[in-house]
Amino acid sequence: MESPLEKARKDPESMKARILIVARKIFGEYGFHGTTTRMIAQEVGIDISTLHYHWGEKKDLYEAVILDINKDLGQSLIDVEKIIHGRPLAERLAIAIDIMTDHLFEHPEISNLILFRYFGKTRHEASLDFSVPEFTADIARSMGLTKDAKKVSPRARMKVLAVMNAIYNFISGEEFFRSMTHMDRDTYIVTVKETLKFILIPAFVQQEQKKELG
Amino acid sequence: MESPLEKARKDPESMKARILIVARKIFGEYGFHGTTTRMIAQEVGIDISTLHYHWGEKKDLYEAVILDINKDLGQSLIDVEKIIHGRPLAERLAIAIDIMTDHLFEHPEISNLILFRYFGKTRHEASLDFSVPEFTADIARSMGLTKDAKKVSPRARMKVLAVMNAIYNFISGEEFFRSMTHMDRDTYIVTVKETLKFILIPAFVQQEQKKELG
DNA sequence: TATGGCATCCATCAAATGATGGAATCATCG
DNA sequence: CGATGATTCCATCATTTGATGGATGCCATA
Repeated sequence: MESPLEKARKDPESMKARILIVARKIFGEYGFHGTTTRMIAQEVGIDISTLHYHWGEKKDLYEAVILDINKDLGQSLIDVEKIIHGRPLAERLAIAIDIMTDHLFEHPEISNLILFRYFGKTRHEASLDFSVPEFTADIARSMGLTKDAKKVSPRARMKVLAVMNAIYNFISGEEFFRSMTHMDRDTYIVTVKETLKFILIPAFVQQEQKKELG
Repeated sequence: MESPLEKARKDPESMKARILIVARKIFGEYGFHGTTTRMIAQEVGIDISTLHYHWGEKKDLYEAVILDINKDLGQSLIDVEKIIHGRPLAERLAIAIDIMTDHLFEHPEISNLILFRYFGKTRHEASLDFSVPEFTADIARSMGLTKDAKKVSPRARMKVLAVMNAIYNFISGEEFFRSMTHMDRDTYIVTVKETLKFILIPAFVQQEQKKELG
């Protein structure tokens, strides 16, 4: 059984997929209410009726976008996990930050849409939802913050959230922060990675050292 | 010369001030495009024409809100600075986190609107703007990240941004993160402070130790 | 009490926006 | 080719939304 979303992802040339890709971008920039179906249609180069023909209501398209980036994000985390597996903590963190940062800088809509979901309300009830809970649990396990992968403590989850959010912020805030610090794009990316490592690594390394000693 | 905003802040009972206060809240929840003037008017209990009478266009009201929270935030930072002045770094950070977190939990619109500004575009050009640059410079100085208050390095600014953002995220993401971790409000607030200190303090303390040794 | 200005509301408008019906077009396959 | 179904566009609707004009009410002061 193949969902319409999966179908769209298979053939990125199909109209349905093209609309989805553009919708990700525009929804990511302007949020749900800030985006109009006409904006998306125009960017794709089609009529709005074609858009509705393929995706139904605006809300349905939005939900599809959320599912899509969810899948992207989940896959990225799996990829990262494979690479960092078995290495020492500080190294794991550094590599994870590098890879995730690069990936998100290439697809800033992911980060934008996640933040929009966290912080902003939509006028209609958000028919869930994000797989964030599972993701945080997986990451917590990967970071050695929990013994039992099924029972991740709230504290461990919060630490993971702090890490993920720190990354999202620098991606989504690029325009604002860059103009503030007068950096070109490449310098900004380098500095983001550096700053993230500076902030994030010591806390967890220190925690692990304490555990080993005590 | 008194600006209309200052006038409104002086008498919080005035209609103009009441509208501003509600506008802060609603814009903070739904963002610019997600908010309608009718939503604000209804919450105040007045007609939309009254709202337009006092504040003009929707965009003007929004700008007033931005200026207002900017002032709030600036004042909070000044208050914090007074209290933490002269103490050792780890303590300064811990106290600043406690105070700012408490303050923002009481006024989550501040945090929400700042994040909206960072991440979301509005369909019209944003006629600046936030005093973030000055704030970050002040904080950088307060944290001992720079010698010359006038020339704050991009790296120092980025570190400050990471700190501020970490706080904002947990405030604005409360609903999402709490439901994820199944915490009641008080537990959440306590855990936020704990997590923030866990993440943020070691990096800066370690940096300072290195400076002293080297 | 009369007057003038300020504040509020009601009615209404124009534009933007989500959405749809139906005609036109295109592709596939017998 | 011709029929069938899928796709796309044009014209149009109904609703929402930002905004305003003008009537009404309120209040201080002469």
